[in-house]
Amino acid sequence: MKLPQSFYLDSDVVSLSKQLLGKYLFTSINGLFSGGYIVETEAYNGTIDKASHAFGGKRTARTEIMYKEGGIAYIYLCYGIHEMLNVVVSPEDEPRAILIRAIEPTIGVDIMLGRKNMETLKPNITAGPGSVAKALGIDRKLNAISLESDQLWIEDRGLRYTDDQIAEVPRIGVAYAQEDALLPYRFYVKGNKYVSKPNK
DNA sequence: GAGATGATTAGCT
DNA sequence: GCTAATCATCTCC
Repeated sequence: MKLPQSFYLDSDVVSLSKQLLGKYLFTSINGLFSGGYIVETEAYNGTIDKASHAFGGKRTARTEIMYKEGGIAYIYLCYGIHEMLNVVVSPEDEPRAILIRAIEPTIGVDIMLGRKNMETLKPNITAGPGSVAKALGIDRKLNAISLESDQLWIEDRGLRYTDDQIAEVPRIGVAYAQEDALLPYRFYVKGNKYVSKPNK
């Protein structure tokens, strides 16, 4: 059951970030099928969020993706090394996105191990946005791809978390965003060992 | 066309 | 805890 595009058209990026926890993210790259469910997300709230690439209505060749209609992937290279997977949400011309920071792998674990040159399953295999993208075989060739495509998609398998299972804390790695760095836009499943920073 | 920099991670101390 | 790695993109000249 892939999520319909209508799911992504909501403007409430905070609400959507929480709803994505427990959803299943899959990739099928070069015939290799792998994925798991999402346990950590971060919201990027459009033009008023200093941590967002689209802050102040900035529009460039790269950020153009975020202004599109929700339901596609925004994949971005950071620090020259790490690729990150974002989910574009909101109607067209509202540049909001959700960063997928961590998943719990359920399918194709050995494929992910191979992609990360690891021998045994350790929690850090998909902890952190760079790790998630690498483990799933995601790279910038998939930028702007539909989340209902055959290579990358998100499913609802009925897993739900209640508010008291979800932690809301400040984001990571966005200190340059000044006061907006303190906004509680990071969400994760309490106690899940695949979350990228220690649980509280 | 050149220079600065980041939505991070891994590895060493 | 601290720091190096490493390059696409943005910003100015």
